Amino acid sequence: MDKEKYYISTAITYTSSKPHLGNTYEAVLADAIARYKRLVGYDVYFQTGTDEHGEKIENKANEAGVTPQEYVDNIAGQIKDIWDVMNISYDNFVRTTNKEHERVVQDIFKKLYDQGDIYKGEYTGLYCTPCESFWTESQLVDGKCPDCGREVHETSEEAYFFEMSKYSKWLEDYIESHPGFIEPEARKNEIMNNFIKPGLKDLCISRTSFKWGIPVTFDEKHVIYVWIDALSNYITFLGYEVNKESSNKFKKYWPADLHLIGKDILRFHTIYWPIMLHALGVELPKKIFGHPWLLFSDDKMSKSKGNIIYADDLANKYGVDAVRYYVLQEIPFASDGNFTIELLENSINSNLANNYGNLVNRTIAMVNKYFDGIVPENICKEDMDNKLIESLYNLPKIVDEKMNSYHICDAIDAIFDVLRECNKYIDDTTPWILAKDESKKGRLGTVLYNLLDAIRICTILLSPFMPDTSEKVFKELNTNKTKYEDVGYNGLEIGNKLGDAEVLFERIG
RNA sequence: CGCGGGGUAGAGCAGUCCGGUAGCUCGUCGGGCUCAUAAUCCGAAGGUCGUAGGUUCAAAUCCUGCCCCCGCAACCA
Repeated sequence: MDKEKYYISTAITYTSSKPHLGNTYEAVLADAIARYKRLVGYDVYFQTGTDEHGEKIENKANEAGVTPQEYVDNIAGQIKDIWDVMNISYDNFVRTTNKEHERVVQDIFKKLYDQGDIYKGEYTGLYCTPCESFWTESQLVDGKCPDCGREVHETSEEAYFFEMSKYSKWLEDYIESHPGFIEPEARKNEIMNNFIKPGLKDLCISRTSFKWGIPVTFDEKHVIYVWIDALSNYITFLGYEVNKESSNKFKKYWPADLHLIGKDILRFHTIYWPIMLHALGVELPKKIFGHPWLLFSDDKMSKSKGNIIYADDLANKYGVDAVRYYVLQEIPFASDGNFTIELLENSINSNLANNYGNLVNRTIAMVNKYFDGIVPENICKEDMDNKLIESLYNLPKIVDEKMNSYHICDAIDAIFDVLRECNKYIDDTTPWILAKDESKKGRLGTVLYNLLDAIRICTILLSPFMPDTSEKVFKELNTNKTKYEDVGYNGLEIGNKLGDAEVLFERIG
């Protein structure tokens, strides 16, 4: 009996500079989903990586006095390091400078050319000679070059074009007939109304103005521009082949279940990518989710604004899981989240330290104090336990529903609601009073057992979001019932000796 | 009239589809408790639901006008 497969990808990160917290969010989000799918029993393939070609990199390398390859090796290493620090459980970290990838991209380009989807034409645009850049009308500042402020003039150069226009209608029909292909819905409307319905323009897919790219095999002065190169990563690294049989891995995992991308690059993934695949005769991915952004004090994170925050710096100071938790719970399904140090610290204190950490701590401390750390029997149930037990019973269903629709922060909220309920349950049952009366020992044991088991269940469900913390808690509970199949109430082994009550999250300030 | 999203307590949000006591988290204030990380539990204060009109017994919710913020507009996660 084979497990059902699940293929999730992030966008590949551009290797022009070290990625900030906003970029890292995408990897954390994908990781949370990948871990959840593994937890519930899918055969998951999680691909992420780097996009390493292009003029910007060529220029940066020149400035730094290194070759483009040396430059991207360095940055790709930094990106991988941050992913590793953040506990991103990718199955494959891919780089577009990989030779096999380059070969297959060339094959794809050739095939599309041979079958008439690509033609040679003239790219006409507004060109700034000193900056050697083309600009679109909307990019101009007061009609002048946004970089140097000088006049631009219309010029043209030879380029290859992908004939998107002939696929407009097909794409429109496909998207209309596949609800949920693009999410959130609002983004779908944006793409449809702005781009697809007015009719697609042909896309310029080669350049002659720089060299750092994959050459067009039959016309060497052209390099393949980012679209075909970068987007193809989702299939090339799976072993897709144009001229021969694709790999078993490709056959197994394609089509992707989810392309997770930033909302800014939705256009490329919902227009060019589906059309490319369609032209190649390859099945389309099942879902493309354009996630919101993490704003810094309501502003976009960017170099020029000087408000860049790096995930690894935060992780060093606050802990990996605290940072993972914050970005996951702060960004709702469809609207942007906010990041400030103050919000981060507040969230760590109230949710992680006070609610979750302290709950674990006070519960284990009581078991240590009243039962010498031995997990007691739960033989004296009372009606007041029912509400908590019912919540525990419902929780996995709620989490599953939220996770399946990618409402990660709602899934997390649901778990924290139950943890909050546990804290209330302690006050309602007053174990410290029960402990004073030897005849209430059975009831006391039951109360503590319920709490320990609630913690265990919540911790299983939290493990995709905070894997290290979950491990710590399982160790404190000294339990082997940590799998998804163990998520039911009454799973904790009676008679186990608990570990010491450690502080999971230090309060800040 | 380019397209889309939004404006609800000091902050962040839910509620709007399907009209019926305005809700959650944080913060503030008061109280309880002592197992716990100044924790936790209970309670209170705090809102003309952007604005002007309309429909209705009844509008945050439905309709119309207007104002403001944000995103997209074919190379900024």
